[in-house]
Amino acid sequence: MPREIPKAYEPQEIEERWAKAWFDERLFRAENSGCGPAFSIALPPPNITGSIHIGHLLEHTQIDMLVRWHRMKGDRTLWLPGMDHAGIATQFVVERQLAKEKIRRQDLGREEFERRVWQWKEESGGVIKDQMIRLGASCDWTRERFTLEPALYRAVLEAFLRLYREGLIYRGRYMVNWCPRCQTAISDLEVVHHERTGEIWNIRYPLLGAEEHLTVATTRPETMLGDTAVAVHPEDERYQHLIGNKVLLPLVNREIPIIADAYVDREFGTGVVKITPAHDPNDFEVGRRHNLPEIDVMTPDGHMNEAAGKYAGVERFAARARIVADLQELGLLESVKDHMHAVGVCDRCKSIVEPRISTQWFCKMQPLAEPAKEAVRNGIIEVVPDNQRTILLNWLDNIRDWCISRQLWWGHRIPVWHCGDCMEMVPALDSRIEIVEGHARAASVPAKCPKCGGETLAQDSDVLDTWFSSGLWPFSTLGWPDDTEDLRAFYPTSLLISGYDILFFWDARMIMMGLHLARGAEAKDRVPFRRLYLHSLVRTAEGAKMSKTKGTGVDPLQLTQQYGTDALRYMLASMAAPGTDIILSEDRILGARAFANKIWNAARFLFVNLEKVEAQGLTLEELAAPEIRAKAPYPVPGEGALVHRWIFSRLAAVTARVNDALENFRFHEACQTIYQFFWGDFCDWYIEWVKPQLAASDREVALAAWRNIFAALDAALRLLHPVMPFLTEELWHRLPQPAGSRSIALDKFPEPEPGWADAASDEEMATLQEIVIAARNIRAEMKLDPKRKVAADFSTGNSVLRKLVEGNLDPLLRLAALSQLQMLSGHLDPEGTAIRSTAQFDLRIAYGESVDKQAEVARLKKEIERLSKDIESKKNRLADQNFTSKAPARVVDDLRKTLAERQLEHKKLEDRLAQLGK
RNA sequence: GGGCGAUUAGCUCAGUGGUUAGAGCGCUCCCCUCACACGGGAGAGGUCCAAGGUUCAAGUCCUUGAUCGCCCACCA
Repeated sequence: MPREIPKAYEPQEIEERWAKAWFDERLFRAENSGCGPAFSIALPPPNITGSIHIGHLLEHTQIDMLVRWHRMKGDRTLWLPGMDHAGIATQFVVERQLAKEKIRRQDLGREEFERRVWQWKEESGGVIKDQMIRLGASCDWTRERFTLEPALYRAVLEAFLRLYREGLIYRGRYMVNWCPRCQTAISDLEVVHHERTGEIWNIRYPLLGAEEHLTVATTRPETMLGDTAVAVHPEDERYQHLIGNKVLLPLVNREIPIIADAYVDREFGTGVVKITPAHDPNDFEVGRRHNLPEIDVMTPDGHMNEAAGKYAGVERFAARARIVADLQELGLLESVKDHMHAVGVCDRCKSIVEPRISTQWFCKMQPLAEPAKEAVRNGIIEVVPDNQRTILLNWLDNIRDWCISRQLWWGHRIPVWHCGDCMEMVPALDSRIEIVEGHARAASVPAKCPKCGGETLAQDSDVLDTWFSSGLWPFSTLGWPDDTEDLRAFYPTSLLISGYDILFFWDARMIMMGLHLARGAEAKDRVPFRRLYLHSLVRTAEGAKMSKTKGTGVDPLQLTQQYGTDALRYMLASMAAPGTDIILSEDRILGARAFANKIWNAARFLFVNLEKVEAQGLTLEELAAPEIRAKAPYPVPGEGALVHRWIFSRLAAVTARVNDALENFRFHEACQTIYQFFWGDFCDWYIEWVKPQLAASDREVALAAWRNIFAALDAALRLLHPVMPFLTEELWHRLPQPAGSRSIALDKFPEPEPGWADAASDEEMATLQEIVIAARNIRAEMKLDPKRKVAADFSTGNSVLRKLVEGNLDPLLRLAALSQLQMLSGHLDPEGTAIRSTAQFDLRIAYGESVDKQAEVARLKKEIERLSKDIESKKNRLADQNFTSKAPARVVDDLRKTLAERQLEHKKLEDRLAQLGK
């Protein structure tokens, strides 16, 4: 047992050592068989491109707290980790790398490029895993998964093929969000809208066969080259007569019809809208309704194409400027105005998204959303905080089909083949996979076209949206579609903890996919998780999300180096009140570090002093062996028993409260409760109170006191372990533990023992604490020399209280730095003294003549005024018939009792003021 | 345009209708007392954003408004 204990807690070496040991020993491996309840949770898989940021740490701290708590409560606990292949993000990283060598992915070809990405993944992907290990995440790394590994590709195939056969996945030519930078379609969710001040141009479209013109407004003049109509409202009297006529599209000189459609808002602008079916989602709908041609005027990379005539090859925004200039020259530009509107940008690369018609794969959402809504509405999935439930239901209500295809090379390739002869689509025959070069691909490839018998089948070149495979995560990681032990043991998972920023991206889709695809007769067996907790986001002082690219990110590993992981974890957890975002504060981290140090030093105190009693023949084993600790509290002979009953009573209350807090995701409350117990109750009062007992020459006293304090420390460490795993692990190992026990993480979480709660001890200690504080207050206010002990007088009419004080005289004198406490009864003369009173007692300390009375008089006056006001309001309330008749009797009684006490205190103060004034 | 959240001590935040609204940090005063100065002790500091309402009772529930923030949204 190492007894050389550093004075300050030094987390670095300790944390690294335990992190490595936990991982190497596979300490958190979950058992999928056995008895007892299971608790399972899937890690929201971080991107392989990512490195850990403070948001991850917040998320992982909260998950880890609950996971460790459940494990310690004896549940068969699984925290399943893994990584997401992150299609676009990863492809980018590798493309950027290739760009340094002046290579484009097209130069390499698809297969070689994929090979390069895998290579990158092996070399630099997943640093987050090492970081998570270092930060103490108690995952079962033996079950680690990756969304692009063979087993999960098989799950993707199975899911896709089932949805395809059911008609829930379809392919078609529709308007999608196109990112010209990423050169792929993206889903609605991946478009972020930014309010910007742009311009709105009013452009004249000459009427065919007349000298008049119609004026249309647009924020995107470059798209006019693709106009195939202008539209007015069918009931707009101004334009009724023109419906069916034509205008001449400027610059292009194409004749396009004037159509009527109710989509047009008569109030906006001139009430005439240009219709560009290939470049605007609304216009697309209008175009389909009216069978208008769809003229795409742009290339996939955001330049104008041949259809744009003389503008072909010009970048889209350069083309805008030129078109505006040309219109001006032609006298067709009526006006330009500033205009606030929302611009959609690509979530990934921030390029302005181009609405574009293209052939893509879609997932029909409505049929999937209905059961999801049911499950959420009926509480089969409990959503916390509750307001997120409403947000989720709202989104499901307005759900639109999901574009699931991406024009990328890194991802799950769509398992459908196209017949080169008749263009028939032929899906893979089943979800079997084969491994080629270590990676999976569909094994059951159709050999020929079932329709025309053609044999030139080519696989669809698109891959699936990353979120498609993430949506299967809770069950694909457990072995689905096979009926595995893990699935039976751990599905549905108990809980999902995710940030609310991916509620739609991920959580909602998992719910829909789980309900539709997982095995089970009832919805409650198919949901991916039973509870969903949406955690806060860490924000900068300005409220923005932490972002590395904006330089507002904070590196958790650096903070860890600086303050220790436990401190960081504690800080985050203590700020994680549900429903409110977190703004990092240096102060809070420092406070957390101080707390870690405090815990360290409390333990250090015990071990340092232990050496002294060991000299007297007591051993650590007989003071702190597990079977000894189990029988605490031990009765201390003589008068020192109270504080021991009290600390265990506190422990019982604190344990119950921590359990309740963790059950309800109230991490901050759990932290605060433990903090106050450890620092306030255990260190400030308990340790200070029992110091003499620990050093007592009476062997029985010392033995009982030591046994109790070790038992209390051990319980406190176990309480603390979920939030501060490293520190508690280190200290736990310095106490004797059962042979073969490996970690505090596998020890039991404290349970409130029925014998521990002791209301009488709580009250008695509270009173004694009041007396000590009263004495200290006098000493400080009267500026008595802190080193000099002074005599004091104590007066009470309460014989029970008197006995209590007499029975605990030693600690009272010591903690209040008194030389003696004389017991009196009745009124105390305040002359030359300071007195503190409660309704129960008066405490008097004489002070030297040097101190003036002014301060004391002022203090009394202030106190009297405060009490007067309070008494007044209480009297009024008690005089109110309404109150006394309607309020619960308990409330009224309590108020009466308090009022009586206040009046007594008030009277004492008044008397004293009167005498001082003499 | 819809929705959500916030507004409480100098700062960062708790507060689950019921005594005198709490914590950490900061501040003031005192103390390097043999676990800890990342410490100990004692204090000061708040018309709980505003106005109405419900209730015996409101920081807490309701309505309206203000300010800040976030999310969603296909009005040119």
